[in-house]
Order: sequence, then structure tokens, then C-alpha cells
Amino acid sequence: MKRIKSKINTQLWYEVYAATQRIPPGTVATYADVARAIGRPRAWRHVGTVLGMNRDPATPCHRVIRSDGFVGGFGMPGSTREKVRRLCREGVAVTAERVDLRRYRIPSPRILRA
DNA sequence: CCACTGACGCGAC
DNA sequence: CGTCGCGCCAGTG
Repeated sequence: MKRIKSKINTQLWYEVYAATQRIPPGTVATYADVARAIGRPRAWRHVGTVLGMNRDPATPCHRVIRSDGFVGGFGMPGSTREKVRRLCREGVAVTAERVDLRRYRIPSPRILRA
């Protein structure tokens, strides 16, 4: 993981990215999952904000979705479309911009932790 | 320093 | 069940 614009280099920012990159291909995690993983269970809102500022194509931020199953947004060109596309390409079935969490959610939140 | 705001969550209705 | 609205944290202006 590498910071692009340099501005966003806070501790939390780093933690969020690190956790995101631990999400195995073909699976997804919710924003809340990531928040819990980094020890800020109440900061899920900010998790989204941080990922939204991300412009690094290498970061698998498309694997982080909403807890209600909707894929949510995407801050890069292509928006949600591209996010869905990436997920499908990894084998995650996406229907009407929704994912079956029971099936694709990470088995255990602990895999996101260092 | 104060106020706003965002790739969200979840209890109420 | 589906929708609505308030709440949340931390960074940015």
C-alpha cells in the first residue's frame, strides 16, 4: 500500500488500508467489519470516508461493501459499475448491485487484524 | 477553533 | 417486510 496524494497519512488511514488489503480475493467485508478490525467499532462512517479518498487502483477497496449487502459507492472512475465489475471478476456474484453476505462475507473478522 | 460532511448502520415506524 | 431519519468518527475547510 502506498499513499498517493500524501495528505491522507493518518494512523487510522493506514490501519484501514492494511485491513482492506487483508481481505481475501473472492470475499468481501463490510465497512463495520473493517472498523471493528482496527479497533474503532464506531468509526465505520470514517472508514467509508477514507476509502472514498483513495485513488490507488492497487488497493482492493472494492471488497469493502455495506452491511446490508449493497456494494455501496466507489470513488474511482466507473463508480459503482466498476466496483461491481471487479467483484464479479473475482467470483463474487453481484445481483442488482447487491451481494449475498452469508456466502461471500469473510469467514472471520480476525483475518483483517494484524 | 467551529462546523460541515462523507464509498455508513440500524433502530423506528 | 420496505422506508425514513437520526447517529457516528475523524478529517477537512
